[in-house]
Amino acid sequence: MPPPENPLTPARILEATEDVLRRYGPAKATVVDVARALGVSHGSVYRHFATKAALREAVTERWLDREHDELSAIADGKGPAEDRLRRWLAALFAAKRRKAGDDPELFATFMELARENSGTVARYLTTLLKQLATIVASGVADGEFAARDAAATARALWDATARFHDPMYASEWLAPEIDADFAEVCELLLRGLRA
Amino acid sequence: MPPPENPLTPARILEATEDVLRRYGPAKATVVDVARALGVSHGSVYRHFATKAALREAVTERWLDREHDELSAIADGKGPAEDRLRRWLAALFAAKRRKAGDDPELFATFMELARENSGTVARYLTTLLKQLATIVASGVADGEFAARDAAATARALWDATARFHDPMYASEWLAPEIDADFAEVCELLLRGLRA
DNA sequence: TGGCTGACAAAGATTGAAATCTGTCAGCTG
DNA sequence: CAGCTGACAGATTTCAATCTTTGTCAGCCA
Repeated sequence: MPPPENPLTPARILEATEDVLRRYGPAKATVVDVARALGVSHGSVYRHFATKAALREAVTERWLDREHDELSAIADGKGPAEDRLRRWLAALFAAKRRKAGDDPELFATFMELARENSGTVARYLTTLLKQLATIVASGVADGEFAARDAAATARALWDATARFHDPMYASEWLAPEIDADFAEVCELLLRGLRA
Repeated sequence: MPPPENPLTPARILEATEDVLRRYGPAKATVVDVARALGVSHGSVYRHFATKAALREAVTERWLDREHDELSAIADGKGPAEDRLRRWLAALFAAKRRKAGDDPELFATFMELARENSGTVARYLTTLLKQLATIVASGVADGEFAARDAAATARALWDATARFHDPMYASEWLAPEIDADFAEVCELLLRGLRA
């Protein structure tokens, strides 16, 4: 028997769960698989996560947290709001597209988890909307943008760019005209935003 | 035997197919059901439609054609382009929402057919984009709008309002804040469009 | 004693044999 | 002879029997 890999922690379980999800996909990954990967019985996994759903939700949360860190740097950065907004939207689109393109199976796995855990996704959405609202508000403060309500405007920007960040549309992100379409939408929105 | 209901025509078959789809849903509706509804053998149906897929595609086309007629009146109407654009987008959203709300099952059936017949849907999309481009172009001609390329701008307007017309989002159309969200996106886009 | 095991019941997924459906066509019928 | 029928082969779907998975818990062991 291999030396017991130290105490069983939630972190180690999450790591193993991600591995198992990568290997088998969301449909075939079982709690027994996770336990086997860790060299313990599946009963032990239930000591740390009450249900399989809770385990998958925790994985989803980790995944989304990693994603939003990339963007907060831009939102909180310096320079003209228009620049930051442009870069933020482009970075969001680029990150999603990269993930969808690099490993489509893993991305499909993630989409499946996201569908299951709409609550967690909603919380993540709130975080991103706050970042957008921060940029808009700073633009308004500088006199660059005209917007009554930064939060409502952030929401409008989010909705209007759905085709370029909603995973539902991932299959369209390979089309050659997608970059032109994205540029056109951005331009229209930024024109609408300027004071 | 009931009197043979006149000659068997494509139109009568389509009518019967819609009935059967309404009754049984897209998963259970069979060619034999359609034939039974018409009082003929299923072989006769194949005399008019080469395959079941072709039959369903013809139904899809009819469905979409009815939908786009409602809108072309607005696009080709008179008055300021901004007004027409606003009304066109609102009418599109209202029509979709009404259909999705009135008979969710029938709407789901339609969505299923639309998924199967992406080619037909793409042709319908082209028609709608042309209507949008017409409005934009007339606005540019009148000096109301500033847009380099009416077709590209039409596409941008379409993409930016996806959340309010893409059936994928139908479940969100019941939320109370959806009208405010729609108004906000419209406003932003129209501001961006004005000369 | 605290953490882990593994047998277990209930829920859910898989499988393959039987039933149904699609698409064809030789021939019937008015 | 034009239009329809119905038997048929192959493809697809259904359904019930079987197997797997989830979640619990009494008891083991370090």
